[in-house]
Amino acid sequence: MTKKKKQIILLTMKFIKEKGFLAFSYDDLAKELGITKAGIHYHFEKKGDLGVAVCTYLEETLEQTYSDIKQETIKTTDKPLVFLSKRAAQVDRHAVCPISALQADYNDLPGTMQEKVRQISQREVRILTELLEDAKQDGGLKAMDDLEGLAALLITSAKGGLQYQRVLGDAFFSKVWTAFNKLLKCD
Amino acid sequence: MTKKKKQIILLTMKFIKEKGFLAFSYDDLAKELGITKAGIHYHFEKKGDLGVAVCTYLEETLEQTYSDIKQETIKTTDKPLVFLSKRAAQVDRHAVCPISALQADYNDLPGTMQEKVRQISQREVRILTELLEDAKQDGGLKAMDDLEGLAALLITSAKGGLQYQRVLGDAFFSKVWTAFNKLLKCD
DNA sequence: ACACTAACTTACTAATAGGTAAGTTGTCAA
DNA sequence: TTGACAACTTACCTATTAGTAAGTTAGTGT
Repeated sequence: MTKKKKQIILLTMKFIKEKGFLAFSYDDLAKELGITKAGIHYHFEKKGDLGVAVCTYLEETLEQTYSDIKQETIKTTDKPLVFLSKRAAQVDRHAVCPISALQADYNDLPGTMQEKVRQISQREVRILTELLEDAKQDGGLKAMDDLEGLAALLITSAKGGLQYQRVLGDAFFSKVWTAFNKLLKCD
Repeated sequence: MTKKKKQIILLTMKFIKEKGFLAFSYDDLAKELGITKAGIHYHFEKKGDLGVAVCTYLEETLEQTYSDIKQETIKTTDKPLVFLSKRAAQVDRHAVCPISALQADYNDLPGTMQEKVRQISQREVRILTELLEDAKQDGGLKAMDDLEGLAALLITSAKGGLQYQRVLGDAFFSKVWTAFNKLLKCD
């Protein structure tokens, strides 16, 4: 993977978070990188190829965040929320989670990308479920039994919350975050 | 409001839920209605005009659902979830909540639409908060105090859940829904 | 000095987007 | 019968989109 390719992927990530995959263009990339549109096509022949590369990058950062958090020396019961917080921190202001953005465009994505988006979506929920299971085993979450349901609740709310934040401001996401804390500390 | 105008608005709603506001075109509408693109422009000169009309329609259906639920003879403690259920029922399969779709395109929307989307988003949260307050006053939700936070949690999760449903299937949204029920019945 | 290659640029195509101006058609009232 | 208006159609414009083919340039190994 060349430096330029990585640079293009990172910039594409930025555009996906701000505008979505369908709404950004090769020309947007070209202008910001100071090269021509055809120069981008040289690195990623079709837009779908670039999209798949971005998905692969998203997979990698997800697994990276996961292995980081497993090694960290914090209380196991805190890890679920730290995971969500780390993930949310990767989203810039006035943007949304890139996975959410890809889900929004899902119906019009090339098949190869749909497959990847499905995998990542599923994997993220699975990871949070595992962290919740660890937390429970460690003595937390006494009242909770349906940890898959809890993981689904937290993930969907976090993603939805980031989307609302764009419209209603930072204060709104703070409310959601406070609710998360209260929800997980009812032991 | 002519019949044709309403017909266009309803079809636009369908496209927004399936593809988003930016991704559907006047040509899509024209083909489905059996008239030409210019025929749509006759009724809604700019795409933004059509967008505002759709937003107004969304406002009306939201208020309609609200006044319906206030009059219904069901337990006050059940009304928050019935509200969410009624709202979710208005979303077809493999589509998302139209408000979510407009939030996703928010940054590229004309200013007049942004204002409307902000208002509707805020109003929906407010309505759910009121229903939760009524439920608490009626004896439910004993453990809960931050009802604004709870409303934010439920709304964001419902919206996020519908988006995940598109990718991971109906079973996923069911998990979220089950979590809602457990969450509100801890009295 | 020479050939090869990576990383481009220039110049193009076909399709689609939103939007407009001018003309057409059917209906209804005076 | 005639005029007027609503609801269109035809024909166009400009901008933007993804994508391609062919040519250029800078560096690298021999």
